[in-house]
Amino acid sequence: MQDGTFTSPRHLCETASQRGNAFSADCPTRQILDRIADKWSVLILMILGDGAMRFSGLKRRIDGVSQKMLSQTLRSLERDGLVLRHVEPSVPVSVTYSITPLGQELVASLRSMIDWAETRMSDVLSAQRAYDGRDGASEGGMALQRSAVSA
Amino acid sequence: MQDGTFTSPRHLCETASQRGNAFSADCPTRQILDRIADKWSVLILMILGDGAMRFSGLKRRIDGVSQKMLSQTLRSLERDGLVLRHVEPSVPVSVTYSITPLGQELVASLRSMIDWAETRMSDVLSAQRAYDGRDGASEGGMALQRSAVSA
DNA sequence: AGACTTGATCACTAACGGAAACCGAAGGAG
DNA sequence: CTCCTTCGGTTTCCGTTAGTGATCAAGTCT
Repeated sequence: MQDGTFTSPRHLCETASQRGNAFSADCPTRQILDRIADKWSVLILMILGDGAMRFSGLKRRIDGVSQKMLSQTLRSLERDGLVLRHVEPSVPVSVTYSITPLGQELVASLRSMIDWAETRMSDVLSAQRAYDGRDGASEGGMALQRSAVSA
Repeated sequence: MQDGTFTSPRHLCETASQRGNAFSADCPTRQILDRIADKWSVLILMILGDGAMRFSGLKRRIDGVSQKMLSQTLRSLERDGLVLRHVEPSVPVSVTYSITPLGQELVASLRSMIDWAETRMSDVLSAQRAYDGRDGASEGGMALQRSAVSA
C-alpha cells in the first residue's frame, strides 16, 4: 500500500531544466516555498522592501515577533540571498538589514498577497463565522458529513 | 522594561476601517496571513485555481502531502471561504473541492510567488551554497561576527 | 466472507515557536 | 572595581503544532 506513495510522477526538476516544480517533493523549490511561505518572512521582507532597517527597528515594527524568531528568520533570509546583513562596529554593535535585488523581486508578489489579506479580511472573517455556525444546526439528513463519524 | 512591548503603536485595525493591518499582532489579518502563508495551502490553492479536483486527485498531484495534512488544510481553507467542499454520496464517497471567487483572487498573487520561486530557484541555491561556505575560510579580523561566539 | 476503494481520524513523535534568562562588548554610575 | 545599561543576539525550557502510520466506516466487487 505504501508503494503507492512512490508511483506518483516525480515531474522533471533535477533534470537539465533550470526551472523548478513546486509540486514535486524533492525539488528545491519546495524548500524555498516552505521558507518564504512563512508569516515572519513575509512581514520582514515587506518592511525591508521599503528600506533598510536595524534589528531593533524590525522588532518594534513587527508587533509580536520574538527575538529568537526575528534573528532566526533574518538568518534564513540572509542565507537564501534575500536580505543583506551589515554589521557596524560602533559603540554598542549596530546591525542593519537591507533587501537584495533578488528579494525585491519577491516582495512585489508578497505585497499583493498582503494587500489581498488586508482588503478581504472581513470576507474571510464572515466566512469563518458562517462555517463555525453551520454545525449542530437544523441539518437532519446529512449522514455522510463529518459529524456522522465524530462519535 | 517589558512595558516597551506595549508602547509600540497598535496601528488602527479593530477601528471603523474595513482594512486590516498585518503588522499589528491583534489584527485578524495576522491570523489570515499565517493561514495562507503555508506550504500546503499555497499548493492546494494553486491546483484548485486550475479547476476542481477530488481529494485523491489532490493527494496524487501534491507530492509528499499526507492525508491528515491535506484534509486538515482543506478544512481550514473551506472555513476561510477559499474553497468549496462538495460531497457526492456515490458508491465510495466522492468529495470534490473547488475554489471560490474569493480564493481565485488570492491565487493570482500566489501564482506570481510560486513563479518567482521556480524561476529563481537556482539563484537561491547558489546563495545558500555561498553562505554555507563563507564560515571558517580566510576571514581573520571579524571579531564581531557570529563565529566569535560559536565556541 | 474477504479484499478493495475513498475520505477522515487516532496515537504518537519530531519539530516549531514563545518567554525569559544569559552572553559579550563597551560605556557610565557609584 | 563592581554593578548596571544598551544592542544584538543565543540558549534553555516547555507547550503547541506539524507530520507519519495505522485505523476506521461505508459500500462494492469477487
